[in-house]
Amino acid sequence: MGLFEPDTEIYRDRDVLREDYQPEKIVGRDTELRQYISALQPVINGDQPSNIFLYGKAGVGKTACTGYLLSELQSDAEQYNVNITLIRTNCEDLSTSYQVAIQLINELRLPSNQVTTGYSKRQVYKMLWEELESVGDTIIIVLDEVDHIDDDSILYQIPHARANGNLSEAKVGIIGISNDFKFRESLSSKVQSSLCEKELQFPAYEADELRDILRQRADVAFYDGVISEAVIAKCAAYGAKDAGDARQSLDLLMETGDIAVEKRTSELAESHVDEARESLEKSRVVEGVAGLTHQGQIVLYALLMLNEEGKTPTRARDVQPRYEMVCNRAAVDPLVPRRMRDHLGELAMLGIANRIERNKGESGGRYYEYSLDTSPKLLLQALQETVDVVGEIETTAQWFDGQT
DNA sequence: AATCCACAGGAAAGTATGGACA
DNA sequence: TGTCCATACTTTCCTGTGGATT
Repeated sequence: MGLFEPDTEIYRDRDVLREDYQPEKIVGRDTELRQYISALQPVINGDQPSNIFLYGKAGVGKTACTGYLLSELQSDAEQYNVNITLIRTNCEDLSTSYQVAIQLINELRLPSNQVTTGYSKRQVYKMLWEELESVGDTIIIVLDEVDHIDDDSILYQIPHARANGNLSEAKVGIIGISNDFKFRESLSSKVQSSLCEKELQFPAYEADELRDILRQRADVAFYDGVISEAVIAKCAAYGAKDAGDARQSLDLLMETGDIAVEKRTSELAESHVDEARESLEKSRVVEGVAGLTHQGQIVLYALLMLNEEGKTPTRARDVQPRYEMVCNRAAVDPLVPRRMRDHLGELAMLGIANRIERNKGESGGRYYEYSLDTSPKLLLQALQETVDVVGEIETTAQWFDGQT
């Protein structure tokens, strides 16, 4: 036998399981689709589009439904001589209106004529209006994960551009998509009323809806007989468990498939699902740790040490000295407690750490207790894989080993 | 009911960094 | 080069909070 041999053929088309795959038919979102269609109705009439705000937890089909309906809309619009331009942007890495505006300009411009930061806000908006005007007609801007934008500015400016005389030809509608319903309340009331003209709420998927979705995709993705109902049910249960999240389920299904390929088996077993779960958990942690700042990693390491010593759950106050000690070893200036707490809070946000509120009233006050929510072994591994702290962590680790 | 603990977390200002432009 | 505009991260200062204690 040679070094190479072809993979066992289990995938007919693996890409069908990917997040960016656009299914031909949307499963389990009938009511939402109906509402969505009526919200988009003005577009086909050639009127000013309504601004639409979609919300619902991650992986409940907001993006998928949007993609599906907009491509339908675009092809239908041609029949009625309505000219539509679609711009889709994910705001995940865009934290300000300024960056969003630049992103939109670049979407409209040729690759040879892109803009970067450095211009004043005013200039950037001016460029944006010019680009939008030159496109003209109906323009629909999809802002996925709008809640990542920290200020209202662009969400106010675009809907009011006509009233403020910045646009005359272009009819612009915004579709905002958010995981976070609280985002809506955080908007100023004038933005709220314009951005949220039409609101659609996407509820979490039920377990049986998830099974239908997985089955639909699996039928295309895998050859017949490769995947059993039990495996589908298990993946669906994983997504349904806490969030009704189809993406989680699909990721798990794909990882399961990959593991089966690796093992050169011809069908997916339930044990593969368990392995896939571990593997996904690991990459979640590794990515989370890699995304931390240097200081965040040091805070995590301090918490990790305390955990190994059996001193967790612990409060920020008690993490501080340990954290300062690690900083000392690493020759890094320690942060002030207020800031250290922010980093602890961030670890909790990422699901790496866990925190519970305590309140002991007059003799103790209100505080959080932190503990690790992830396997320490995995965290240490992830910290060591992260290049920039490896040296420091090593020396501290050696020191730490010597202490116990 | 009033008090008070001890931190949570908001706000503003500061530091370091980097691109555009003249 | 220096100025202007922006961002990420931090420090400083502060008010808010929930429940045990009085």
